[in-house]
Amino acid sequence: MARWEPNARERLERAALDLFVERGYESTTAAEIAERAGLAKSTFFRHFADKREVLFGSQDRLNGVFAEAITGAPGTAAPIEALGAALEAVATFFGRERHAWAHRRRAVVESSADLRERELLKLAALTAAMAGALRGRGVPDPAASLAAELGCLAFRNAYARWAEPANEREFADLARQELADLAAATATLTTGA
Amino acid sequence: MARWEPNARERLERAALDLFVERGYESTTAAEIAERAGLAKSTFFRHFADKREVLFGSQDRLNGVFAEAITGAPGTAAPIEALGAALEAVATFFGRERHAWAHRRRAVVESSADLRERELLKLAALTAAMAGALRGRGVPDPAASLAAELGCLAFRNAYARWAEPANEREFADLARQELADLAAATATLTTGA
DNA sequence: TACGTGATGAGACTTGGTCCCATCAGTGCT
DNA sequence: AGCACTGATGGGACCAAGTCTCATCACGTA
Repeated sequence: MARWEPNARERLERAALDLFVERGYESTTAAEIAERAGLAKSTFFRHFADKREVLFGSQDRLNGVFAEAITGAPGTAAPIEALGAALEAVATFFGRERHAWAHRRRAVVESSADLRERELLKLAALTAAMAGALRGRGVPDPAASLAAELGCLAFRNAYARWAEPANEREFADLARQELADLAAATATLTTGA
Repeated sequence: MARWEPNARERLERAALDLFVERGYESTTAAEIAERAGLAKSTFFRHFADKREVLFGSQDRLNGVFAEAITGAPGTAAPIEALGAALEAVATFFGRERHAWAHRRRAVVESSADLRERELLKLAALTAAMAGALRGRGVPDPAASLAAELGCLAFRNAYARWAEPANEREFADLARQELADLAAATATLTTGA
């Protein structure tokens, strides 16, 4: 609804990332974030359930996109193909204009055990969403969970590579490759070394 | 080295689980746990990095066992076979005498978002340990990570089924079955539905 | 007996997070 | 204009997690 200075939530997210980069996550106080955003500490916690969440707003939005893309894939598509379609669909989230932001954010997340832990929770939610969508397509359960795990791994790897500062390639490109590599690797799992 | 009343750590773990079952995780204070164990709050945090950790002491000990079993598997064993050996090795942790405890603990973990989040961290550490051990066997990296993910999934599923109150089957048995089911499911991932 | 060591107790302190209540901006209605 | 209503905010009290420091106590040893 946006009154007063609008976009309180976005201002908080920006202030938080800036402060985390400057001073580190642990040495930054929720009150300081709010202050830099021109808000009060109580307002911070009205917008975010806890201090960690301020870095994960976008991650939440991914789940729905993933699930819908999986559900909307052609009925004849194999699980892996549906995952591929979902990775394509989600690539719109990772345009070049967000690359610098993504890299800064990623560096912060890597720097704190609390934040890495929260990221695992988000990825688990993503995996669950993908598994649910696959089951909705009629994929039975050990396969659906396994495929979701594989899709999540492909996403994680592709995102990590995309967010690297020196990276020039597009997300869809990287994701396709990661998924293909993983699919190929499944064949080697039952082969003696 | 255990002076005064010995086994402070174990007393804290027991007191914590009992209180969590009685009053719930969130409504139990670290000071209350310490008090029931006959200790002070500061002593609690000397033994455990935070309130969540008091439930995860045993989980930490698993990683080493898993990694060693993978490393020690016959050199000709395929990744899946090495994982199977590791699941067998770890079965000694899950004797019938720990079944009631495991079930109580599991119910508490499921009841709290904080605890589920911490469990994901522990499982991620387990996955990383398994992947590292597989790489040490010469398994190249997309396959090693994927196999570790698969092994972790098998472990999670097997543990969940083993810890159910009505369960009578042995962990090794359940784990073997989960792993076999997952291995079979890999074949279906590239097949249209 | 005196000393050193390691585990503990006690309590101050910071911060994350909750809650309540007053306040203020904008909307719509009269 | 004047009014009530709604929703976002500010402020501050409050609780619990977690850190830190210092004194203390039990035990082994010289």
